[in-house]
Amino acid sequence: MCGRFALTASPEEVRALLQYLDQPNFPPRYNIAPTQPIAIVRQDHGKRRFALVRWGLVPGWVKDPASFTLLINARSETAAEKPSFRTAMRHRRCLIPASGFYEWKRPDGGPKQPYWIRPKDGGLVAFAGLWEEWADPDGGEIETGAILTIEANRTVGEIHNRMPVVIAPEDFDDWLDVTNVTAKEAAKIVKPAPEDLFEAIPVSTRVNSARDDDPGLQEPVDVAAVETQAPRPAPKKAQKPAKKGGGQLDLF
DNA sequence: CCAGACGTTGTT
DNA sequence: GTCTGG
DNA sequence: CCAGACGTTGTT
DNA sequence: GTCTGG
Repeated sequence: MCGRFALTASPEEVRALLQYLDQPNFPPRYNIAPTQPIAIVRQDHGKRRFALVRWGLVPGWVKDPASFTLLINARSETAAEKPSFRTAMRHRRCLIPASGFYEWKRPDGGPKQPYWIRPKDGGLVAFAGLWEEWADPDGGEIETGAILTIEANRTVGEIHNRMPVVIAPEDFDDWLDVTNVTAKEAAKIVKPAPEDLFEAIPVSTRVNSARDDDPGLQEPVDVAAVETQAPRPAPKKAQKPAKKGGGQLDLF
């Protein structure tokens, strides 16, 4: 799935791909984490516009966002029917520019290994996204968003079973056209990414910390040693203390 | 009728 | 274990 | 997604 | 808001 990504392309490169009216400036970001602002592109009055929203979609009907699960992803297979997503699937689709994303591989018994997954040609892509507007009782408004996911293709499947939905440039217009294109029609645009689009590069576990944000996070590390190692012995299951007998506190 | 859920991932 | 913060 | 907290009173 | 469960 996609719980961390990057947007390191220049504002000019992003605008060249997505063709919005605005000319925003923004810094490269190597480690975008949930709850942080993400760049989205949506169609407004027939024009493409750039915006920043909080990553973690909050449906409009939520009363207390604090006690609502953070929806950073939406399964593309079911989003059109889910109460949390279906209105957005019809009326609030967007594109989310990305230079790539991170996935963590979890070998049996081994340590989690992060991978930086980016287009082989070094360009950027547009993820399929949904956005929402949430009105707080004090009259404030918060815009939020989520990334659609799909079963991983063969390449990414080596690392993880889900991946973000990538929208091809020829489909940008239809994906964004919420006036004329229904959720059902939009769903047809969602496809697995071509096998040769991405490459996966093992990177430092520094990326684990959302506070780290620098180019070094995308530098290859040598993970061969780790991968060829025999899996560690499975951690011993701690003996379950017999809770039932006696009920005495066993302090010594 | 009202109350309560509404989600994804991964892991077991 | 579970929740919050980034 | 992962990391880090998870608590109170009073004092500086 | 809308659907499901009781």
